[in-house]
Amino acid sequence: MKSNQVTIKDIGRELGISPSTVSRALKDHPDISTETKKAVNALAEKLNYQPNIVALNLRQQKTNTIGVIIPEIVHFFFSTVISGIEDVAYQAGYNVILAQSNESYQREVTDMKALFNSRVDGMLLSLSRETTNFDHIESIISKGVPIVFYDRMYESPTSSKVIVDDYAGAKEAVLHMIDQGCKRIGHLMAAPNLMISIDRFKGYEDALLERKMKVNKEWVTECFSGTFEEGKRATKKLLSLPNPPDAIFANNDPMAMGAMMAIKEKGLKIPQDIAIVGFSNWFFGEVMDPSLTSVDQPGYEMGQEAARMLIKQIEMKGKGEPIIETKILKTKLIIRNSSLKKGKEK
Amino acid sequence: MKSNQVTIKDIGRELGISPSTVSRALKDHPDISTETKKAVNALAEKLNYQPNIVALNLRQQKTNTIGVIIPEIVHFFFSTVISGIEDVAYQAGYNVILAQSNESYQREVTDMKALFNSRVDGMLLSLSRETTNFDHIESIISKGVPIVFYDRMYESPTSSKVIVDDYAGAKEAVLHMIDQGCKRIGHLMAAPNLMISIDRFKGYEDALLERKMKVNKEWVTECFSGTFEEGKRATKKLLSLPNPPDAIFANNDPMAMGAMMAIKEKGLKIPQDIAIVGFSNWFFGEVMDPSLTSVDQPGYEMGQEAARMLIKQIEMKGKGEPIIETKILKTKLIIRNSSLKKGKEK
DNA sequence: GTGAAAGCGCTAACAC
DNA sequence: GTGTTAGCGCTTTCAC
Repeated sequence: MKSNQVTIKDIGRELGISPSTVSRALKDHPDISTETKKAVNALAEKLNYQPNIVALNLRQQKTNTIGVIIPEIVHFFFSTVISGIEDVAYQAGYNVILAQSNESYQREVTDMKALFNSRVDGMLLSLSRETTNFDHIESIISKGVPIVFYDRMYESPTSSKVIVDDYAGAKEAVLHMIDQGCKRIGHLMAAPNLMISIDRFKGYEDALLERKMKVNKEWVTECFSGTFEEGKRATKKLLSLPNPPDAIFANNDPMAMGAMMAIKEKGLKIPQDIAIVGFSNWFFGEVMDPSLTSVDQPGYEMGQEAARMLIKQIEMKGKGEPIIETKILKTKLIIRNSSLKKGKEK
Repeated sequence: MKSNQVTIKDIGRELGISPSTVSRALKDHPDISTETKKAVNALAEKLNYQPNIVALNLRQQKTNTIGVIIPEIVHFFFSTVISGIEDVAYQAGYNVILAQSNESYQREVTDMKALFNSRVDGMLLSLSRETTNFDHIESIISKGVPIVFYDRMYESPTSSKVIVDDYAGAKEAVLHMIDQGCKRIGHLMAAPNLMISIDRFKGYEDALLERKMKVNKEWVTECFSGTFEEGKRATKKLLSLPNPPDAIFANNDPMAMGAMMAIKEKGLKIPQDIAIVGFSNWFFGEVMDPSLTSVDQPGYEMGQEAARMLIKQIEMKGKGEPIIETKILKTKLIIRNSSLKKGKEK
């Protein structure tokens, strides 16, 4: 990388002008004569001059780079988020440095420090599952680096956030199930200490109440790990009840999948015998089975929105008070099985 | 970011010593007295000093950053690759700048230029689908930036590459199908101008030949876009033949999915009536249906391997000839349906 | 054992 | 219209 570097100095020397003139010519400064500009641009082109952004960054105290900490790259939802971030960042002329916390608190701390040391202009952060201490975050904020949280946030009054409206999404889904004729709707709940589990459960509950149906505790299972296996096991349990549900609302897609397996193994038909709706993203639903209606999480939009907010904050810096926003994105109910109703009416 | 920056100068001033001494103390230089070191480290700790990597990068003409160009982030295979890259880079102390070409040639060119301008130490590149001209790549290589190709490569004698052994993976899969009793194996081929399609087709063909079966052209369909819909349509066509196949080897997972749908819609059973094996990655197979045996593509390993090779090249730079390697990763046949054989035996 | 000085590549205030 | 100078934060020779 050393050898073949062309710098403005080289251009200046060759043209018998000073580096600053070259610099100005390159950025079309009004002071510079047309001939000089032409000569400089021609030579720059010829030598294939590429500006050294590192030097620029140091000079301007700005890197045009945003750091993204993601709990797990290999996850459909998160990968859509990254994609949204990347697209917005690209358009705005920002680089994206990606760091994967792998759901580890320690790694999150290290990553944030590394990103700060690289002097990113701002960070997008989704907390690792382990994170319960927030000093590292406060520390970064106190250094004046804007942070925008996405999906998994920390209640900081000084940061913007983008989250999904889990409550509304769950409620909409369950209302839909009821309106399609489901009478006994069970719920596969995930870890009850996570906000998202609680919000989704509340949405489920409120949908039932709104339609004057009562919540049957027996039909609500708490699945800590939220995995395929747990969904399957829990569903089997539900199905073996004396008065089993005729529909299941699953907290996430692995569990919805597990439920499907359990149901199929029992020889029951979806959705005629049992309907399933899962909180998910389009991917699983698309792939799994057309019998799965699902609640789509807007990952791509979340990434875009978070990146937009962050860049706005970065570019507002020094120009007035920072704007703290909280954006709650709506989920979208994707109805894939038109026969759900028919199945329920018979 | 300006205001709260603590620099070695600040530490020096406060301690009444020069910046250079601080610098040395911080990196435990043998010349520096123990007391000075102690004082410096204590103050650095207290002020929460974080070295400015940007300055370091400029000074050392090295950024400890690798640039990754990925055709499409929201793609299971590629996201596993990114994850592998990230993990290796992290361990080696490198940052990862991510750029998404979105399968666009123009964007690939722009991205590579931007990465070069950011003075990444090396790049990992998987070509966009559109890319047929390679000048931009040669240009970067000529500037002395090492490039390692992953998955989709350009035949450059000066770059390392990591690819998947599509041929062997396909052959293994089809041999397995034959050995499980399939007699008439069809193939959903993807765009016949892509290397991967051809290699997989060859694997399919050679497996048949090796078992002294003949290749029936009627059973091989060329699906240009390789989508779900195309797989479905092609399978329908195959099934309506007077002598339809009793098994299908699909070039990729969306098509395998499409095939499954078509088969199910016909009221046929998988794998009893028709077996399916798809070239894929574990994800789709895991999610879709336990009846799908699939050829797993080692994306994570590919990412790891590519990052390792690149970092090795970066760190070897100037110390002897660069080592050009080509690594061909084996796929793994994931057999999920033990009843495939039984189904065929009856 | 420590300091002074130079320089990585670039820009911008200040000359003239 | 162009050159000179200083400096972003850091490391590293060369003095002493």
